[in-house]
Amino acid sequence: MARPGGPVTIRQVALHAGVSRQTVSNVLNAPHRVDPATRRRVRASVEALGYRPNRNARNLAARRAGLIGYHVPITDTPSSFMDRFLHLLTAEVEDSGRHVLLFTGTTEIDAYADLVAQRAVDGFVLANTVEEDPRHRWLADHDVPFVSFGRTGNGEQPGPWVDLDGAAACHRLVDRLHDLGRSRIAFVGGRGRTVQNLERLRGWKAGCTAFDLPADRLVLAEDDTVEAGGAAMRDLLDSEVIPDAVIAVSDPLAVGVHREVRRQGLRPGTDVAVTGFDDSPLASVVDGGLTSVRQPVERFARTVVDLLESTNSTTTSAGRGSTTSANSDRGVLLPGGIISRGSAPIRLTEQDLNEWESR
Amino acid sequence: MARPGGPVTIRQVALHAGVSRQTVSNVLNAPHRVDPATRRRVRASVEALGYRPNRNARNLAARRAGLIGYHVPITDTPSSFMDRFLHLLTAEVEDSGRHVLLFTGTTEIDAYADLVAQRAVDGFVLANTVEEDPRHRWLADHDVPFVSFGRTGNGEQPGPWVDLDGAAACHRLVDRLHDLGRSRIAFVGGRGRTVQNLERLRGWKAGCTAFDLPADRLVLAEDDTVEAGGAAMRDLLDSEVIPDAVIAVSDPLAVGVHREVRRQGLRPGTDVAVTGFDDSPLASVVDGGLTSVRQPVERFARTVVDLLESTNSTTTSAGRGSTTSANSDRGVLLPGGIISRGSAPIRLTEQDLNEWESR
DNA sequence: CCGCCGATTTTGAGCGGTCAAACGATCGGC
DNA sequence: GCCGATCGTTTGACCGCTCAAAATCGGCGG
Repeated sequence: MARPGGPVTIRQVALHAGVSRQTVSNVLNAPHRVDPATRRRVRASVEALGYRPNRNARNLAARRAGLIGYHVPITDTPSSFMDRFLHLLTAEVEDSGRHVLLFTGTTEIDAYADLVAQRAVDGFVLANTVEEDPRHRWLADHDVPFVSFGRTGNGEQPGPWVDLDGAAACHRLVDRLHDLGRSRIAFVGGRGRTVQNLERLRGWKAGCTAFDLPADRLVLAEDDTVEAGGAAMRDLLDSEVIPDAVIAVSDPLAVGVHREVRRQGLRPGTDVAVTGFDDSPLASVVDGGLTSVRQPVERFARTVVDLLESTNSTTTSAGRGSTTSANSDRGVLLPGGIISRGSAPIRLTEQDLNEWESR
Repeated sequence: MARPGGPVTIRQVALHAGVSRQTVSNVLNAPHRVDPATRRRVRASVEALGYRPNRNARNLAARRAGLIGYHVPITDTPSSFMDRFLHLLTAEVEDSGRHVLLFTGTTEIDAYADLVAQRAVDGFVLANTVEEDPRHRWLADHDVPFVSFGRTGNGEQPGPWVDLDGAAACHRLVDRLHDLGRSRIAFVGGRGRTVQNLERLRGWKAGCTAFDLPADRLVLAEDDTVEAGGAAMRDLLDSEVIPDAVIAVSDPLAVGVHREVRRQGLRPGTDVAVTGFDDSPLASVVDGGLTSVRQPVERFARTVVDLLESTNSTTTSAGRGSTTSANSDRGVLLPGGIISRGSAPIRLTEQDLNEWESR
């Protein structure tokens, strides 16, 4: 079954079409330089022989890798959200003619250094950013193209990034819950000092302040689990005036809150509204459904790849890497969309919907 | 910051160490051919210059790709289980000196053909196998190394594979539930005719037969969701004698069943035992926890890579591919482990534990 | 002292492409 | 009718490494 004589090379195509190897190469990479008639003839030969250029050879000569590195964390608590992002990223990268290369390694920067030294990748997509993230600086200093999915807390974050506007999302949640007549809106945040956590907290506070609501019902959960959410809710129920709404920064936490609400004989969505984040599979397991903030993941993936493409301005030997190259360190902030379900029967405004649709 | 003069090449190392380029190459790829003293000297130079061989060049010369292809499905219902497998696979592949390359594409075989033609990968890891799966045959016919995670329903499945012994797992569940005194053990299966579904169904039936229990309480769920699980349970509750145990083939289905049990005012784990599969994050959202069959994912990943390594017997131009090459199409069946929680307080036997530990 | 051998090391020839410069037509302009 | 510009195509060199064959070098038996 396998094609006899092994894979077809560019020389065979050249022979078949009666031209030189370089002409074939030109037809593939710079068609405008080739006479239309020859072009057609070569294309026919390519077709007839089923020629596909050898990636390694092409990349070696062109000093590319055709690959984008992505670090997958080996963790006990995988995030379905990040995995979805990876799926979509794979598709987007593929559309740009390259592929995603996966790697692990606990000392992530070493892994980066290694891949770069081996010329194994053209660039990286960074995920799971934390507040003090050394990766961005390192990559920028070494003139390695990259795009960050998520912001760091570093004042001047090097390199382009894409992120959810978590503050705006939380602000809006407060807004809509206020529309429903809720006035004691609590917040269950994450303990980790990630930008994400800080931003969402900020948005909640801002929202409360905007409506003259007290912003004192605040618990930071130990970790991102259903149990921790339950524990957080018990804390909140300890006070004399219990909240009539709870914004949790994740679906697991929200599910925990939800469960605790029921355990106390209260009705979620009626007595206490509960909202989560990410619209994960978990959101459909609670009775009545969980209201959650959905992130525009497809858009994230697309934007990341777009930004990566436009980072190709780095001339190899020219720039001394002194000023971290001039690739205008752009940042893109995208809005989240509220998915309203039983746990918090929010009525979305026209504007909410438009913003989400136009994302 | 970036090393001036670009990346170090093998010639520079050779020069530095006072040997020829080939000697450096040998130190790296066949150390035994090099005099220990020279070896040390070269190694020192490699270290001093921070040399890392260029992957593209190496692969081009050696006719390898250093990459293993893995197809990620773009689906609306991602499986956290498959994603976990991918994470672990990444780590294992990395240990073998290669990397995972991700790709998508709905016409999967075309994608395979393309990657192979471009010499972009050395082989593939197949996942999400279905009953009539054309991929295995195609790859075998084209002498492309691959390992399948999951069996197909094709009588003689080409190529090596790894899979969970789902039949044994279900049989054992029946066994343990019987130990608990359950005698009306229902089965909520999947409608899709995957080997997985068929095997699990078979195991349940066999278990029931072995204990002289009726194997007639059977529902096949529409799809793999919580809702479908609930619907399935309602079906089961329609009969005059309701089941006292339900084995569901997935956690989402089990959660649906669990929820329905409560809605009917019954106590899960007491009135009706409920079990799921995969020990997914969902298993911890139900009150009391969900008893579930955990798959040995790490082991799967390791085995897959091991099998892939041992497929390197294919000589390039020699074999005509006539007899699908002689790589003894091995299959590896691994046992699952029952994780006992509130929804079905199973007591595991010594043997159960041993089997799982030794996995 | 010489030829032969095995262990080491080096050289030559690619792997399959791309880049850059050289080449041969064609062509309008003077 | 000769010349430089233009277009299209070809040639030479090389990307950075590995493979195979050739070259070098002691050491050893005769």
